Amino acid sequence: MSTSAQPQFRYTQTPSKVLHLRNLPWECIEEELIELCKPFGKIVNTKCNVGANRNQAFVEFSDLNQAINMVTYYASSSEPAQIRGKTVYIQYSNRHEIVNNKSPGDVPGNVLLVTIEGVEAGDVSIDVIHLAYLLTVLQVFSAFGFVHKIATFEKAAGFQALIQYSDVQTASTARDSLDGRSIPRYLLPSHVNECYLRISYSAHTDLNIKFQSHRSRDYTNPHLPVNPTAMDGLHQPVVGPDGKKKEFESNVLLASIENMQYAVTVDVLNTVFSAFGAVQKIAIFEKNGGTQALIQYPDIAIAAVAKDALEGHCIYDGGYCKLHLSYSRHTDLNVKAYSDKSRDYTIPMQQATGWQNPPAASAVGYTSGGVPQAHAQAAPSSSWFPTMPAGGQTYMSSPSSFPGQAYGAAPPAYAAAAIPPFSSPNAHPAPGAPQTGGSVPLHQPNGPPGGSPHPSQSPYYGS
DNA sequence: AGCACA
Repeated sequence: MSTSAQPQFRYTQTPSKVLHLRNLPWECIEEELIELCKPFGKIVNTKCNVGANRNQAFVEFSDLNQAINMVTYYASSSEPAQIRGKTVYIQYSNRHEIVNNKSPGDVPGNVLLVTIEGVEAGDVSIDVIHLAYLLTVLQVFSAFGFVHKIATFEKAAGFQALIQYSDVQTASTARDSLDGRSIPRYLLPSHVNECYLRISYSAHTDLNIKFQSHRSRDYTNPHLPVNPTAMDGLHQPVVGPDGKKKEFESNVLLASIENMQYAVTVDVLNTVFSAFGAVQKIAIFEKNGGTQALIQYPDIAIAAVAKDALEGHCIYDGGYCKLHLSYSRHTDLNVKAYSDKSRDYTIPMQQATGWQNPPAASAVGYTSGGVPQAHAQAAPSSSWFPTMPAGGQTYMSSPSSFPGQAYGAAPPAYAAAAIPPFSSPNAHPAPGAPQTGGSVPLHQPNGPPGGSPHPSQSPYYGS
């Protein structure tokens, strides 16, 4: 048989122990393929997420008759083959074995290679703030476990990032959940259109991050020097289009909280401000009869995004706890690691008391405060996975549960998490999913977001 | 909805 002969009509094709399946849901995983096919015989190999839409797959049976059984069964069955409710079309492959089952990018590792399609290298106007947004987008990856390092770069394939986790398990959970999803428009600069995440495994195991910069981060080493040149544009006074110098910028924000009808705790602030990037430290204090807080980020870019996005917004619906933000003159806060008025998240928590600081805190929505929802809202990674435990466990217990549908299962306190998650091209909004729009508080007053520390747990002060 | 990989 010549392999170059490409039969036009597949139904005339000669049987093969390899079957070609199409019209699969893109999320389809190997287990689901096996589930569907194993009643007909022994599966010796599979290849899923094939093709431009990643909706095709190959399954290889141990012998030809098993493949024939499956094809003939579904050819005459009144019940079509289905995965996740989608009818799966089955035919003989024009090859007789699956070769090279795994491409290098499919070999699991602890470092993910993320390509953001639609953000091209030709788009070199990828300026500092743009990159800051993309780093914000990448914060979602911390919802799956502690992200150790991020390096971003531009290649022909587009804007890419390497994201390092401690272990393969965490990385693969993140990959399985986010691969193929699109980044919501409101997270992106207006000139960027559709942006899909393509995620494969990198062969790297440990990234060598030399500086904290607008394009790289080492979260395991908060004291790593900031790249002087890369951050230049951020540290120096910025001249606006009108020629006027902008205000002094800092990685530490000063928040004044107005109309404080509800307690604003460290946890609440962490929940709200973590939507834009890893919060390093928080301190709450009283000044002139009002409550103020200092929130420290690793860099100015994230602080700038958070400041713009949150200024004038209310933590709680109804105009309560309105935030007014400015840059602090501090650059590194000296705070107690754990008190009711302060927190230092750069100190490893797991060594402490079991008190958890899940990156996935909880409901973060936005009070529009009379202003239409800005496009510049950040990625509240937290709110997308309301039921996910911290600590990197696999949360996808059911194959049909993915972030886009998580809202339906969310407890009422989280119902305000109305910021759409990364959307799947195939995902329909969850039934009963709350609608975005209107006034959505940043935080629910009686919600447990962030979880106050368990009373029985002793506070962490370091030692 | 129509054949991968390197």
